[in-house]
Amino acid sequence: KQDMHFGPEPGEEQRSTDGKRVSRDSDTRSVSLLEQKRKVVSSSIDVPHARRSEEEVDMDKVTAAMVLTSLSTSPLVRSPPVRVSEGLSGSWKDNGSAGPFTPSSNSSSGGYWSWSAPSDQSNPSTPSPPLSADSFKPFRVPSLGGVGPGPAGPEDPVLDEQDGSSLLFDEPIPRKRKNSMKVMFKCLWKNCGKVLSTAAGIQRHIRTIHLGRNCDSDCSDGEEDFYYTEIKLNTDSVADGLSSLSPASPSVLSPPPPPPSPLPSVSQLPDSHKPMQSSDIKEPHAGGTTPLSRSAPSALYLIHTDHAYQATAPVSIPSSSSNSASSASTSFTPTNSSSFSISWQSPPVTFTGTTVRNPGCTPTCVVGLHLSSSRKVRGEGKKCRKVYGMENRDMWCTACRWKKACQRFTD
DNA sequence: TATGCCGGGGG
DNA sequence: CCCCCGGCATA
Repeated sequence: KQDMHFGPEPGEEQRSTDGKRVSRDSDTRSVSLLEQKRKVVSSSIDVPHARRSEEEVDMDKVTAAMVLTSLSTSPLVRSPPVRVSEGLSGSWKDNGSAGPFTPSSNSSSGGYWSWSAPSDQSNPSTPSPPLSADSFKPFRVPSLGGVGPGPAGPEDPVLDEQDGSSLLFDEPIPRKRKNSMKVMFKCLWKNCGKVLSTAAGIQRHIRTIHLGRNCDSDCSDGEEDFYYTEIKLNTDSVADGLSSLSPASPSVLSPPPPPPSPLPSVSQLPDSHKPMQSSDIKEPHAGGTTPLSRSAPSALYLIHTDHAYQATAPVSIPSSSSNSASSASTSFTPTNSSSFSISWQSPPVTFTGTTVRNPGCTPTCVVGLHLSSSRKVRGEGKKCRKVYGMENRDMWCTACRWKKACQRFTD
């Protein structure tokens, strides 16, 4: 490609650029040298590429909506449905008696839920077994494997997620993608999950709705700041988030054959039906049922939920969902399921699944640690190579030239 | 297949 | 340290 230059060709300006100062040493290889030299050049060059920051500023509402949707849920991401509810609504505390692990409050803050970059892909059904007291030893039993049908079927052991480790891994990866990243602001007010795309917006929301101040924008004493948080997410992830939500999916199935009746669940006592034995962790095993679960419908489901959520803060969820949720949490008594509201709505949008991934670990051990992904998952945005192309290799940032992580277009 | 980049190697 | 590349993981 770029080899020609010098020859008889009169024209061939292109290379002239190099010529600019580097030299006249005629020989071919000079090219290579050139490359190295012109780090200078690179600096000047990249300018045009101003950060893509701006573009994100305005997004059309549609997207925004999408985002919202996912967001509202996101906080929950990390935690099993159960405690989430607690976090948001705080409502069901009283029932707590039943639940062994009520204490989980901490996570509730919602601060966590760090989502990690790699669009998880790993599929929502994270590995971790239900932390419930009655550990799952029973399941995994072959008997169930094949069985799909029974009431048990829908159970999804899946979602849970170990809480203990929850905050272990935050951003193992230094640089994150930033490509289609969108920053949103989420109201942290109890029972309110409002998410807006602008800080001003959220502040106003808080000021007026929660703090009850009518003065508009100006007289902010800054108090609002404490009630909202900034969250980032990239639109892409949202998309896949929807498509592959985990917890939701099981629920999808459940409605039809709801073993535990939807609403009436209250009457039902835990004892009535055995603890969900079915919890077969993730599908890898024979697990007949689950595989189906994840599929398009889930997305719809999610959205639906979300709307409900948005409509009013404390919406109660269609029990069906709650079922699944409760089941997931195992020890959790089905009874109260009805009681807690919104909370769980959404599944982990993105957060590294870890699970399968680490080599050393067997599925079981997965629970505890989230190793950062093996490698780095690969940055999302375009890097020097893509941007400038091979032919302009000299324009790449040094890191790219050395085949190291790009420094110019970090993500 | 193309791309991103880690790990390692040579100077 | 600078410069590269083999090779893997991923898209």
